[in-house]
Amino acid sequence: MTGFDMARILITSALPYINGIKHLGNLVGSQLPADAYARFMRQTGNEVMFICATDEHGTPAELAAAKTGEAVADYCARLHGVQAELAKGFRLSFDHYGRSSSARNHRMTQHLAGRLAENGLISEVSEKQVYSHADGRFLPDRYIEGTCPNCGYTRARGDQCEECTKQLDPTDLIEPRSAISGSTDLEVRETKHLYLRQSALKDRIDQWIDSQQGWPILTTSIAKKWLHDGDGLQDRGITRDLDWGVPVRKGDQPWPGMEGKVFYVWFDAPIEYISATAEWADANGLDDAAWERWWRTDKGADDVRYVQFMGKDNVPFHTLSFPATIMGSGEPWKLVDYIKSFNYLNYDGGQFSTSQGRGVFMDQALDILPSDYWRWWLLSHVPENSDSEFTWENFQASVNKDLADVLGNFASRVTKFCRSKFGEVVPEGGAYGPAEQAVMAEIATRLAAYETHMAEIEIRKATAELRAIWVAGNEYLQSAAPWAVFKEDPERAAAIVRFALNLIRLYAILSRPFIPDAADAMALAMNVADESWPHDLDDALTALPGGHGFSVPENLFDKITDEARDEMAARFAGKA
RNA sequence: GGGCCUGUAGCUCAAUUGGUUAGAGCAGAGCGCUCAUAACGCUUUGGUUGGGGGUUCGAGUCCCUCCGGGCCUACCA
Repeated sequence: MTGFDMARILITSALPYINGIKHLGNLVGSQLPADAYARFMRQTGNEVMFICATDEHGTPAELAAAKTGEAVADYCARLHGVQAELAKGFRLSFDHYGRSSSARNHRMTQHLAGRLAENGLISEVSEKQVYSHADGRFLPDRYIEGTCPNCGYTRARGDQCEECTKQLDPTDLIEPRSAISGSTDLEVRETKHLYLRQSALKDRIDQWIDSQQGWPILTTSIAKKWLHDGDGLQDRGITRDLDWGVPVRKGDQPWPGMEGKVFYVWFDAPIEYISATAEWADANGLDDAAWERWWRTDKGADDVRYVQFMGKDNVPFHTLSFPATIMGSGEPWKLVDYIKSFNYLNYDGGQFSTSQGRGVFMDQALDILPSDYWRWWLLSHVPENSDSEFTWENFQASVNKDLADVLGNFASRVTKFCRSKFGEVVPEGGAYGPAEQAVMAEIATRLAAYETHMAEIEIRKATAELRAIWVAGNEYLQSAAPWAVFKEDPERAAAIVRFALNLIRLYAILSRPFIPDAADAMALAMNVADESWPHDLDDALTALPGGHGFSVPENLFDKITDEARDEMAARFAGKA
């Protein structure tokens, strides 16, 4: 994959959950690298469909809505709006940002469940669940609290005691109570649920995973673990006794015995990838064929390359459950071709914490600094191989050095020198010589590496290569020294400056996947509309001809001072 | 308890899958330049690759063991 094959690429990012604003760890774990990849693929001439959506169902959404006093549907609509705005703020270039609560997803989820049932892949299981009379609802295990029978901890949860880490069953708890209302008026009730018979598809999924080439070890090792651990891949419940969700139906027919139940959030969320693409078609006044050519291999999707991005916590659903749903439907849906998974980003020696207000959240980040600053640091430190860590010192150093000094100052020194000697017009005269050829040779090598890394989704390596391409400009300028040459040979100085101005234009194009706003600023300053990918550097670096007008841009990036850094570190340290 | 990932320069990371003398960036030191956001360039200090043992002509890379960090998970390999 060089990126020049004019492929069709379907890209999905794991769906952010609806209950609140996501922190930088969530952002860098899927949406941001997916965006850089999508932007690169578009720029290099591929047809891209980049899909994301909010994941809106489940108990946490209901509880969050109850807390604000809103109806859950209203709450989700509002938070979807908030998250969509933040996505825009970070310049996430989704073709569509959908909602798992959409009518499209209701129908698609019910349809696929119906198909699975027809193929004998759904079983009905009776199980006992705790019902709270005061809350008027069944309680998920983790929303039941009580005293741990092992260690006596009085705030143990029904799924696990956080004190002694012992796994628990809700019925093990002594004096159980609802974590929502505190009520002890609980009752164990028999309730019937649907299970997806993943075990029946185990061998097929296993072979499918085995047949994949070059997936991150994080992806395959998690998948293999779940496939082969203990008794192998287990069946999983796909329904819940809740009000908020996709009502259980068998296609467009009622499902006897399942009245009043909804599908479980992990079942309908990945299906939203498909539904959101349909939502995209609807929103653009297109027919079903427009989205089906991305998803149905019998309707044009056979040449699509489908790439998913997600944090490691999402890997089991994407390697096992969702493929089981797709395969089990017996319909020709597009299966994922490559699963890029990420480790976690920690915050200054610990984890990001919503409850403790520890770490930086997306809205706060944009209040402090422009999105490019965050994008650059996060993408150049994306946790590809192991968990990585955000520190303010590191953030400050990267932003100041890479963005302000290496790139920003390059644009500044070139444009200001030209303005003072030749005016705000690309100077004419002189010719490129060996010095320019040498830089072009170096950039050509690095550009090829950059393209390879992007095609292979090695984001960190790509950022390092891009930075080296910026550095090459400063090296060139230093050795060509137009400020000295100008005194003896203005013609030669003109050629040097013309070449350097063309480098700024080149940087605008190459930097766009990572820092789109700065790319805009550079392109605007260089007064160019054509941003076609530089397949030929000789052409790309003569694109700005002598006589072409430009303007000196404002400083592309301001530096982060030590004082500002310390202030931010204190502000986001969280409650003691 | 089990499984997986991870430990490389003060810091953040590489190392073409077992092949010369382990490389970059930042930080540090020295020099140069003066167009530029006190920016840029060049040179340079710095590593017993967590410890120990083993396989091999050859180990950062494979095996065993111990120590540390992380993730997943439950009595099952």
